[in-house]
Amino acid sequence: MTNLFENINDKNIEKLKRILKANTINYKKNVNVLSNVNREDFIAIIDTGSVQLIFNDYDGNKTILEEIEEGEMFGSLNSSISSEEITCITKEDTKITYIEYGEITNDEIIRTDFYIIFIKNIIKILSEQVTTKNKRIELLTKRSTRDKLLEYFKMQSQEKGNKSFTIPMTFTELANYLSVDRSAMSREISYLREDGFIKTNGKRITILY
Amino acid sequence: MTNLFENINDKNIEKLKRILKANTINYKKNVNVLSNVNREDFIAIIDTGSVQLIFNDYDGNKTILEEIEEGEMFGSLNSSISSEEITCITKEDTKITYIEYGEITNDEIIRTDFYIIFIKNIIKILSEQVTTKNKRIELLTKRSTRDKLLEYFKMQSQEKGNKSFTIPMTFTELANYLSVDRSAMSREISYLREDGFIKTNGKRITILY
DNA sequence: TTTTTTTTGTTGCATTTGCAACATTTTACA
DNA sequence: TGTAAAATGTTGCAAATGCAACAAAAAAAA
Repeated sequence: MTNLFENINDKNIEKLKRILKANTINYKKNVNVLSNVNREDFIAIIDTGSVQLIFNDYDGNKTILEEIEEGEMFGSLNSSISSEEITCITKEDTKITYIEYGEITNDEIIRTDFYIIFIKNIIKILSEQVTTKNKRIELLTKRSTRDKLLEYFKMQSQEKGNKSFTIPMTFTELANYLSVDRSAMSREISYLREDGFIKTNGKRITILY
Repeated sequence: MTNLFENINDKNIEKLKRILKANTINYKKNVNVLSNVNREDFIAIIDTGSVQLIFNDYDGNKTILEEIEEGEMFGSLNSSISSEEITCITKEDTKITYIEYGEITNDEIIRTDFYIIFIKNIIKILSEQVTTKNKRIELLTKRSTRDKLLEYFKMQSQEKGNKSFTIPMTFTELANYLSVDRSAMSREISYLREDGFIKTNGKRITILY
């Protein structure tokens, strides 16, 4: 995943942050980050730590929309974040830098010689987000839990370049990600094991076909 | 939805296209657009007409990833398009302008005085795409067909600002979009009608609560 | 370390859903 | 306009899934 300041040296990053009037805040674990932020027009960059974007349903359901890790960004560019239904929770102690969206085209910044790189980074990040969403949609459109799991395992396997891999979240979170009942998913994983499709050892999965 | 050339006047659009070495092609209806295009690095703008991006599953399933209408764009910015599994089919006679991605930061273009507007348009379009994907994910994560339908109807109603609205696609396409069996969805719509949640008249739906 | 919280695996049961097959209506097009 | 193709509504049935409730294991916190 691309970092907002990729290919810009430390000195210029400082300059960039200054010109963009960037504002850095530290948060403890499990804190609601956006509670006292104007949601309208901002970009947030995770300097250290990580957060989860959660969609809170009218009937109490929670959907994890996105996990944002160190170096990555989120903000009103994905305009849905301006909705009150979305909360952003730190998964650990986290340091976040905020930039007002309007500033990314301010007069001073567009005259710097690293501006094109900066813009390209933003475009790349957004493109990556679209790709990430498409992957999840591909999974969610599978009609059965079995197909969701097999497709997810295939993706993981391709990503790691190995028939064996460790899933990067808890099974509870995976069930959430695939939007299936956790216990039903657990049952289906057993079936997949019995039917000889996979071998498992905790979070380590091996595809057998 | 934002147009790639929004807020740029016709004369400058022509100039922009020239500097970007834009290439325009006409297609008939139901044509596979990307068959003879290098999928790596391009942006495609629909001048007139519309297309569907379709994901073709290994076991023959087809998922409509996106509908792109007149004025909108798609391309390798949503990197998934470079995959062979994705086809792009014209829904009607369609005129498409192609731009190589690398060109959007070429030396000449960045010196024009409408360049910032152009870049902002690209960022806005990508942001909108992320939002669109998030909406679909929100629907797809609903566990039951009933909840998917109710949420979809709610979205449509909010968008139109009216309890009555006409769904903008066939029921067959809607079933696809929500990733449920068409006949099961048809049955569920009947139940919703019986249970007094909605009233229907062809594609016209009225929410009754 | 000990205690508490979270995750995991299982299973019975009721409900929902996909699938298949069909008649009917609507739309596209030659 | 007439014909072919696509969309729609229905229904029986088997299979898949959500839900609830547990006990056990693992992880986190005190």
